[in-house]
Amino acid sequence: MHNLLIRKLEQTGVLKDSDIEALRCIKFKERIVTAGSNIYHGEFAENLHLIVEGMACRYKIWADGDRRILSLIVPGDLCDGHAPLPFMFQTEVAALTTCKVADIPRQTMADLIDLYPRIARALWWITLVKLSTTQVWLANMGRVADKRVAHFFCELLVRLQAVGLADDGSYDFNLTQLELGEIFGLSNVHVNRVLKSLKELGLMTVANRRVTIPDVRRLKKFADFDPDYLHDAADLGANKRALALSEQIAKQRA
Amino acid sequence: MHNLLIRKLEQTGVLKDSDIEALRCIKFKERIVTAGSNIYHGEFAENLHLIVEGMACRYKIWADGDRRILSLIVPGDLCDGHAPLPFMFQTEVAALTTCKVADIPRQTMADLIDLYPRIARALWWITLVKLSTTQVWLANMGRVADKRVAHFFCELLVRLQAVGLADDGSYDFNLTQLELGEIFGLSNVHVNRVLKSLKELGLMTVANRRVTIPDVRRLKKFADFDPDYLHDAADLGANKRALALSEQIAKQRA
DNA sequence: CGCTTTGTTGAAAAGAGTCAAAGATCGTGG
DNA sequence: CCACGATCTTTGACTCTTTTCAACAAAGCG
Repeated sequence: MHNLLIRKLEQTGVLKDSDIEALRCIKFKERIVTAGSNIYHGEFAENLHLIVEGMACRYKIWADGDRRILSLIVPGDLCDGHAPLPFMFQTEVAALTTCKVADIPRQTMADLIDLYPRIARALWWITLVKLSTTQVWLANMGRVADKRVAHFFCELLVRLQAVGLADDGSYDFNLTQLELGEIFGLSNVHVNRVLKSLKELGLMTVANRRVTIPDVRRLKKFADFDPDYLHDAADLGANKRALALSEQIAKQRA
Repeated sequence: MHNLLIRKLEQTGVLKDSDIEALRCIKFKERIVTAGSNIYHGEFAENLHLIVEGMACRYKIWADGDRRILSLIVPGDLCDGHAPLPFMFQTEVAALTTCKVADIPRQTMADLIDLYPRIARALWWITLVKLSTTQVWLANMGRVADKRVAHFFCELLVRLQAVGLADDGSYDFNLTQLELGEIFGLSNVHVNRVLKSLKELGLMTVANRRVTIPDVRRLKKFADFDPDYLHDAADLGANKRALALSEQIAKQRA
């Protein structure tokens, strides 16, 4: 599982072999977090947290008790890639299903980014991907409910495919409609009706804890989904091309 | 104007004198961007962009033509602090009002962050603040319209106060109700009705291009607004420096 | 001053929430 | 392995929110 962290950072396209060698020396443990409980409490935790199995989320609870889910964290994702900095979010991270979590010593990573600037840059990059994704979630919130829901399931398909947890058009999915409502800002009843409507349109079904998308291209078109904002494994080539381009520009300047 | 960039980075609290000295050597120009036009096009722009005057936004347009505003950029803010990295957002930045923009040479900054890791860290920090803010905007989207609107105007009050562009409970505000609708995901008509309702409740008024909040504490309570997520100059007495900065801006305007 | 943009209001229609009840599914203990 | 209770899903009826369309008023601008 060691490789999950390296894989995550390597995907950014900014690391070189020496960085990866350094990362390979990190020792960390895994533990199980039961569904519904927080993965860490407070800030300046002892560790960074990487999801190995299961699904987690970042969320915020308003004073009136409303919970809003702000991002989904799937296997291979860091919950808190920013942790080497003393930055405090006012949002929390909880397991939505039972999770296997890798605890990566924070101080070790803090030391590493001092010695290996490219590792810091990779973590910064991961922060940028989260920002990019959060922006699209925000943009998605202003849309009609059926497109909003469809867009979410498109994103999840691509992200799970990137870590081998989805096939061409389906994946396991264990969240309740209440939790989906916290993601979309809809009531669970309305989530149910939207899902029914998407099913009737032949776009997708959620049944038996599994999402099935008969015609992915059609759903993506319906949702106006373009995966570029994920900067995902599939995009690794694009990241590298971008990096090459920027280096080229740098040379021309020099 | 030079100081605006330094102040922005200094607020993160991660810089030391040598970093600031290095930043002081950057030369850059200012230009005017008319309301409605993009501040930069495409990626790998020649420059980073810092708003000196006016108000800008990051936005996304869906295929059906719907525009969603994802963040507001006010004087002292960087449009693209990530620019030293070859990271591409799928969102754009436009001036909402006429803006004075400082163009900071990208390559210069890219070179600087290689030599001064703390400057890179400051920019990463700024990215984290944007992520934190975007998360709260996302959380805010799931709420009833009146609280959503109230929360936005609380945030703007605090951010403008930090750069001396708001007094205790009021500030200039030039956006149309249509643009507010693009921020909140509401129709302009409903924005109008929500503002009317907030006025009738005695919570706030928007009139004559100015927002007035008679009892800030009451509005903040109504909106469940807690400014921590803005990481606004909390430490290091940065508020005072920002105030000094704003006085400087005011003088240069006069 | 007239023209364009922005703000305001009303009425009808669509979207989404709430409440309540019945089915389905899951997990657990017997 | 089954029965039971708890949780989750589905559906209907009703209410409230928000959109759309349309018209008119007000404000900004040349």
